[in-house]
Amino acid sequence: MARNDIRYRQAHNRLLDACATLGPGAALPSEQVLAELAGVSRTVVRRCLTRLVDLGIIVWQGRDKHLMRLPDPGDRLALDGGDNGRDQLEQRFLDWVLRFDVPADTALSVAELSRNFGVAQHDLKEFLAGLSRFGLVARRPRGGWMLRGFTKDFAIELSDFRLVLELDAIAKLAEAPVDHPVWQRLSALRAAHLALAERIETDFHEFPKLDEAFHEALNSVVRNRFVAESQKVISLIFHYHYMWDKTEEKSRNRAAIQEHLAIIDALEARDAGRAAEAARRHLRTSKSTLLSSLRHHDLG
Amino acid sequence: MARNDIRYRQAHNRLLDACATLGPGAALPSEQVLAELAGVSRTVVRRCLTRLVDLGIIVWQGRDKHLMRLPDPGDRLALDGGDNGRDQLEQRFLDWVLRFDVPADTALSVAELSRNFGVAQHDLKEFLAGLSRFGLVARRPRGGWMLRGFTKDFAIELSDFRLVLELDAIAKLAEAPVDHPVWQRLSALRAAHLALAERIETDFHEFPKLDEAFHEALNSVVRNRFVAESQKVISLIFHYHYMWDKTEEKSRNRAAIQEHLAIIDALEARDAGRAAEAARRHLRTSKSTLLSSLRHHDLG
DNA sequence: CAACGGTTTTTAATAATTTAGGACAAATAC
DNA sequence: GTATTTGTCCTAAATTATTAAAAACCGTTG
Repeated sequence: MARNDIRYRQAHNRLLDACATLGPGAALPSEQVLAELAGVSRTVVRRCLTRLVDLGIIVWQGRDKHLMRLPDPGDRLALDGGDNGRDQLEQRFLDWVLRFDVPADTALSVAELSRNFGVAQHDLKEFLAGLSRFGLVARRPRGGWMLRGFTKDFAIELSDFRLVLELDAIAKLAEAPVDHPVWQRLSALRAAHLALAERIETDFHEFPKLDEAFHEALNSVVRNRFVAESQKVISLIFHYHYMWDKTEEKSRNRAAIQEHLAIIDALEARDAGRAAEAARRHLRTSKSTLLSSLRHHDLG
Repeated sequence: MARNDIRYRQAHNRLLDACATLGPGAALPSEQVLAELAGVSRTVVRRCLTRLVDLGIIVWQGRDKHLMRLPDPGDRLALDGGDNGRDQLEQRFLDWVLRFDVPADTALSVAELSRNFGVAQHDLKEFLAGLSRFGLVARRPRGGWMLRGFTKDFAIELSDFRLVLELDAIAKLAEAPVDHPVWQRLSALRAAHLALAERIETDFHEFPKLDEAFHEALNSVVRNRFVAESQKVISLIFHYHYMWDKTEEKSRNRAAIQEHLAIIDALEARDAGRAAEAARRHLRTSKSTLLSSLRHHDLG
């Protein structure tokens, strides 16, 4: 009934490894050194040392501690499956929302979600609080959470928002100095687009990755934490939609490649107006694709 | 050691009031009716009824419950100070960050903050998680939180972000139909600006409110949850800075009024290019004011 | 006297506990 | 017989309690 002791277990095993490298009867370094070695605080080290004494691996008298025997595999503490769920939670949650078609205005049960996702309720709530800034979820008046839902309005507003940010990026890009690394990336992307266009008949499913790289490159010129944070959600959602909407995928991707190339052409010609127009056209296509995939989903 | 029973206490007192309106010996309505009356669930009503029986106010046998005596003031349950801190927390926290000049990269102690602000640790963490989306705070690698701080970079990026959003709003506004309500608001704002310009010598401190109303009006044409959420932070921070930076306040405000009027003029002339240019100029001023106030603060 | 180890205090993460809300079935009144 | 009411039980969420970890403090020793 408290925070888990994974930290202690890992540190313990790491100390065992350290002991294994020592000769028999050798003295161990100071607690502070051991703490830094294992990347934990002295408190944890002392707990580990206590156990090492119990196991008879070392003797520990004041600041004198030396090895009695070499550790064997049975001394290790089991540490069950790593967690690091915090980072993946966002992906998995959005995956759930977008893939399983959770209807709008669904009440979310923290308890149930935390069971399904295998994360602590606590972490989940923090995550939901973060998402609420984007209006995907909201607090219910009397406690609990509610999915505002991935609705048509949401998609429209997201697309519009994307348009605003990306047009700005394009405008900034057109004025970027010639030695800016983005130009190299763009020319590499042009080659990749042309290459994919050649073998589009068979490899059209490779496009989403290219699309993401392309838009990421465009936005790389804008160094802004607010924009970056927004782009994270935008790309996540558009990316997921690419993954399901398989209708006319090949022809859509073929067209998108041409639209991308038009943008690159205009940018490399430093023609800001033409680039903006090309981007506008591309994002319009993208928006209508997103919306139609949504409609599709509603009917199914 | 559980969720607080304010809900129960309030319901209890409300039921007492309901009893007071009944004649002696009268029968009480069903649990469900009482529940709706008090705005709580039946579970709470039953708990209240149990207490009413203990107090000897009613007898309760199956579905037959009637009044024994009228309640007196001593029967009421005390309910100490309302909470509703969740809404005010944001304001108070930002106030603390911006006013007391907390340096960047300060470790935030959830325990300490929750004591100072008088909210549960839990609520505070949720709040911090929400803020982390804006990059004002961040999680530390090994648990805990850290204030990324209101730094120069933050101010610059915030201003740039604002510029992007607001230029978009202006562009949309210039194309809004003549019967859009924003035009009425703008003409009212023009009058208010002119009026304030007349008496700027004495009433210059009235400007911040006008400024907020002006920018709010501009952005009202953009119906977009992402933009709206972003604007919330933007206006909050700019608003706070207006409140402290008193250097040359009068002349700054006088100039700002003229800049606002230039924007309104251009918009009413439907000259999108001129409006954008005027807005750009105004936001540039605004940005440098924010930055200089920050520098000022650093030195003080 | 500087580094080290013992002890205490503080903090963050988690489990446990309690209240609230709701579902379902049995019971009662009309 | 039917519709409403109540008894019972279960789930979920909010909050406290508890524990692990980290850090601070202080005496001690080489």
